[in-house]
Order: sequence, then C-alpha cells, then structure tokens
Amino acid sequence: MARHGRLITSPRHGAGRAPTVNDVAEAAAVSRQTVSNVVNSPERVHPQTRARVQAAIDDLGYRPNRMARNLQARASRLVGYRIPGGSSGGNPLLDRFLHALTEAARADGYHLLLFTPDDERDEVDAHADLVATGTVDGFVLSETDYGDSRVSWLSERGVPFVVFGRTNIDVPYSWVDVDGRTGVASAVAHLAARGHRRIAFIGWPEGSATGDRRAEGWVTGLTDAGLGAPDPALCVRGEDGPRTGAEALDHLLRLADPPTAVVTASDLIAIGALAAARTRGVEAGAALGVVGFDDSPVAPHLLPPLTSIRQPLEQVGRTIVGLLTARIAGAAPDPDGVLLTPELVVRQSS
Amino acid sequence: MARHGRLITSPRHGAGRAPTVNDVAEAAAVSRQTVSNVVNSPERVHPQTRARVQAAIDDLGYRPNRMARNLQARASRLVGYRIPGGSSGGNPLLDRFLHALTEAARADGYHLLLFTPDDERDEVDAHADLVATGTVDGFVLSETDYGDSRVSWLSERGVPFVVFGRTNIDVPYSWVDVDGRTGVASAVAHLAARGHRRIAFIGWPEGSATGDRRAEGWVTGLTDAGLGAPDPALCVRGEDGPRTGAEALDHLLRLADPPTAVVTASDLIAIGALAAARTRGVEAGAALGVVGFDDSPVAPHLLPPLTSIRQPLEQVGRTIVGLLTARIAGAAPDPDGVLLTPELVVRQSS
DNA sequence: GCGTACGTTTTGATCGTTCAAATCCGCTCT
DNA sequence: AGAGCGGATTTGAACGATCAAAACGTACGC
Repeated sequence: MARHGRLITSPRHGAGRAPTVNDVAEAAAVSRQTVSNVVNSPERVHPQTRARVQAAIDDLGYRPNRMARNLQARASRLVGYRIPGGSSGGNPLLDRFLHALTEAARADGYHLLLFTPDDERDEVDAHADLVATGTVDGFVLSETDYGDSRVSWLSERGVPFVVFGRTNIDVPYSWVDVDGRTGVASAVAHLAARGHRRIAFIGWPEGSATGDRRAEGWVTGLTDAGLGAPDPALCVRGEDGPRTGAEALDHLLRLADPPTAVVTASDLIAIGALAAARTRGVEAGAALGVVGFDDSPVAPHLLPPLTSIRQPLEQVGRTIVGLLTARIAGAAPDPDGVLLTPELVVRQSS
Repeated sequence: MARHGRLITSPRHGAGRAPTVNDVAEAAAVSRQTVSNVVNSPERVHPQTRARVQAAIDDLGYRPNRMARNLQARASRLVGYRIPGGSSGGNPLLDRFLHALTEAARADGYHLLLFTPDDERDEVDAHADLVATGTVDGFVLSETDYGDSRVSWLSERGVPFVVFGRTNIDVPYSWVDVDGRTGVASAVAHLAARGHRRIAFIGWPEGSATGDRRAEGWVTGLTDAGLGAPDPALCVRGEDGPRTGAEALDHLLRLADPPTAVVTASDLIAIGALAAARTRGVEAGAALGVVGFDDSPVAPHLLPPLTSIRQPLEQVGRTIVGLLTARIAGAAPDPDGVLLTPELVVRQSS
C-alpha cells in the first residue's frame, strides 16, 4: 500500500495533468535535460544534484511519458499478435502461450498488442497497417499454414517477426517450435517401458505439418523401442476432438489383436478415448495406457488423470521474444529456427 | 495483392524511413498542415489540392505516425488487460473473450495491450505504472474477486475502467456481466419442458459470487417451472472439473429417487457427468438430460454433443468497449452495470 | 478604390522526451 | 594572469503530428 504512493498518488501539484520533465526541472531548479539524465544516465549527474532531482521526481510522482519517448526513439516497444479468429475452435494453449509471451516481453521492456483484421481487409493489410503507422515494432506469428502469405510479405519488407511453428516458405525467417515428433516418441518409449508392446496412435488427418510430425513420432518411438515395424492398423486419424478419440478407440479395441496402449495427438482426442474405454469396461491406466498431447488444464482432473505431453510454453515465449528483440534491435543475424523439446507429464492414465 | 501496394510498398523514395507529413507536403508542393487536413478534415481543403495531396499520399504510401499522433492527442488509444496468471488453470473462454474485446476495440480505434505484473511488484502497481507513463487510456478488468484492490484504486484516481463481472466493492464503477442465474434457470426450464421433473444441479463450492448465482438459478428455474420446492439432495457442489462431475453424478444416481436430468456450473463438470453416466450404463441424452455451462469449444464434439449455456461474449466485448471509450472520452456519466443474458445452445445431451 | 468577408493555405507553437553541441565553472599548469 | 582541461549542466533542435492563429487571395458591396 505504502509503495503505491510513490508512483502516481499524492498529486500535490494539481490532479489534472501528469508531471513532466519540465515540472520536475522547475521543482528541482535544474534543466529538463538534467532530469532526463537522472532517469537515464544517473552516473552523468553530480550525486548531490541527483539526490535533489530524485527527491523532486518522487515527490511529484514523475514517470516519463511513454508516447513521447517512443516518438523520439522511433520505436513503439510493442509487439503485435493477431489473436486467432473464433473459427479456429478454441485453443486451450492460448492462455498459457499469451501469458508466457507477455511475461517474456515485459522482461525485455515490451508489451503485446492484440489485433485482428477487420472484415474488409485481409490479414496482410492488418499487419501492413500496424507497421506503416509505427504502431508495432514487430510481430509474433502463430498458426501459420503452409504458404502463409504473412511470412513472405513481412520477410520481404524486413519487418521483424518470429513464428511459433514452422512453415514451408523458403524465405529466411526465425521460428520457434516444439518438437512434436520427439514428444510422441517419448510417450511411446514411456509406454514401452511400462511393458506395452502394441501401442496405437490416434492423430489428426494427414496434411497438417504439426499432425504429420506427431504421427512420425509414433513410428520413430516404436522403432527406437525395438518394437519392430509399426502396424498400420494401429494408426487411426480423424478430426481433432473427443468424438474421433471415442470412435477410434472403439475401432481399435475391436481389432483381432487390439493395442494395450494409445498415444493421441491431443488431449481432446484422449478425453474421447478415455470415455470409450469406460463404456467398454476397459479400465484406463490399468488395462489400457493412454497419453494425451498438450497437457491442457483439464488433464489432471480427468478420470484417471491423464498423462500428457506438455509444451514448454514459458521457454517458447522467452525464446520467441529473445529472437524478436534481437531482430528489432537491428542485430539481423542469420535467421534461425529453434526446436524445443516437450516434456512428458506422467499421471495415472499410463 | 494489388491493394497492399497502396499501403506501404513501393517505397520509391528510399526504403529506410517511413514518409512523414513533410515528405508528402514537399511532394505535393503544399504545407504540412494541408496534408494533415487532407487526412483529417478533407472538406477544408480545395478539391483540386486535395486530389494532388492524396496522389502524393498514395504514391509515397504515407500513413500518419501513431506515436506522434498519440503524443499530441495525449492519449494512447490502448486499453490494458492483465492476462490472468497461469495459476488460474486455463480459462476456456479467454480465447473468445479476447477476440471479442479486440474486435470491439478495433471498431472504436483502440487496441488491447496485454500486461502482467512482474514478480516484485503487486498487481495495483502494474496498473499504476501503465497509467503514470501514459501507456494506456484505460483498463478492462476480469476475474475480480470480492474486494479486488484494483477496483477501488482505479476508481479513486479516476482512471477509466470497466469490469467483466461484478464485485461487492461499494465504489461507483461500470461493469458488464452475464446473468448466470437466468442462464441456469433457462436450462432448468428447457429440461422441464422436455418432461423432466427431478432436475439436479452440480456446481462450484459456495462462496464464489458467480457460482452462487448459478446455483440460485437452479432454485429459480425449478420454482418458475412449477416443480415445487427444490430438493436439497439434488444440489451437489465441488471444485470445478470433470472429477467433481463424475463423483457427483455417481452420488446422485445412487439416490433412492434419482434425478433424470442435471444442470452443471461448467462444461468441465458436465464432461465428468457424461463419463460417469456412460460408466453406469445410463445413456445421456435419452435417459439422462445433461446441460453444461460456457459452451466451450469441446461441447459440440462430446458424446453426445453437449447442450450448454453460451455467454454472449461478442456482445460483452462490444458493451465493455462501449462503456470504456465513453468514460475515456470524458463522458463520465453515472457508472452503470449491464447484465446480459446467456443463450441456451441445445444439442443431443438434453 | 477600399474595407470586409470568406474560403484556402501557411506559419508558429506545442505535445514530452532525448540527442548533440554549447556553455559554464572551478581547477591546474605555465 | 591566461590558456587548457574536464566534469556538470544547459541550450537548441528534432522526433511527427495537430491546434490555433495568421496570412493570403479573391470576390463583393459601397
């Protein structure tokens, strides 16, 4: 409570207008530049003067105006992020992702600015607008499809940006991604270590880069675990969601030689699989190992609590912001990609 | 594609620096103020001049610099939103809520700025900082507890803000909320109309304002439907999550006179209830009516697809932004609260 | 022909900050 | 005493825009 007082309370000198360098300068009987120096390069100012100015700053509750600073610095210290449209169907990771980005940005003196294209303009225009008006210094992109038009556009114009995920665009750009293949492979390894020999995979339809890599992880994992060539019958794919999980598991359990464990491409699919298992009287965790992907907030609350592959989003956020601020600072090194490893969170379902 | 060209491409006059009013003025052989007028008050400028200036603007790809404008206007056109910490356990509505806010803000010429308090400072300080530095013009608050310190702090200092949800603070402030009581009551009415007579409620622990109001809706709904006094045995409460739903439903179905339908305080609870029903061989939708709350993205993909109470977040966003911009504009009318009505989305589970 | 009015355009000042260069001051050295 | 020096501080200009007021024409009425 007491600490807030320093900041902007006690506006003894008129509650209307925020104090400026000039106000402080006058109060401390120095020039505005000296005030500025006290704030930005205290070592240049005589200790005695510094103390006097600092006292005035504290007294008036002076804080440098951000807009004025930004204008002078020709930078906004804002990073744009296009908030995905509602159509994408609710991303359970958005919460953590945004928090991680915001936190990482704060540590570097940046803030995240959310935007969304208006109906008449397309996506690229929305980005162009923010750059042209100097509203943002760069972008964080996510959910980039194959051939995302934003990547090439931004890249061509030298606008700083970092992508969460990878695309197949062949222009140089920086990206950060989580290695889904390794993640799924580690889940397979975990299940194999628990004695499972027939391990199935329920994933998304072929054609999405992320989905395909997760499916590859199943193959890799089986091979690495020495379980021989993967049985194609144990790989089922469908749209994301519990229904796919339920139907796929039903199908798998009806096989002549059914799996004893299943890895899924998402927690949503796993939820469906858990439900289907219960319906058939198969006890998940004991008779059937189940592993999800993304460690969504529900995972620990499911019955049984769901083992899941957790993306290191905090690290993702820090890495993205690190790359981005480096680019903004003009350090335009060879753009590079960073691949982070997810972590298996083991719970009772496996 | 062609349209992008207008904005900032074709930097014929040096790719380095964005064009300013002065550049345009020089190109069109007029003064900077005339350029400014063409942009902001075209009617003041002679049509012929206007055309010439507009041509220069288009040619150079001029867009007024936002920081400069903001400095002069002493407004940032940014609205702060503190992104909830990870501890809150993943809000399935955040996605839609942020999108709605962003979209509504855009329509009014605002952007959303995300922030989070750093570890050493408390929440109020984080807000104070943004105000003192002129970084934001106002705030949108959510997840305000009873006695949230931010509300009184902001209110005392006349900082514009609007709360999503209600608190019990007795200072005047504007808020927008969704009427959970009416929502649950309408679900009860819906189930009664389908012939259900014994309708249960599974909700959150007593003590949260939102949770209590949803529970009240159950009472109201039963009374309004003429089903007599609610049976206390049919109201079960526990922490949010599928587990609570499963355990509560198990308990309810074991009663001497079990319910034939259940309304829950969240989709997560409903998920658990659906799973428990399956385990006991009760077919949800047919033998047991189930209604969730929030219409989270999973709801339509559950088995059976879940009837749920959907918050009108788009409307919430527009209302919040409307109230907020009015306050920022100085129109400081009597702060008021707006209560919006949720909508029941009927699917197979009921 | 001259004062006035109006429509259009330009000039000056300002928003709050920082950079760059100039000034001031006390001190040493010759 | 005057030049030289270096630390501390101040002044001038700029960032890019807008507001307010002045200036400029041109046309009109008397």
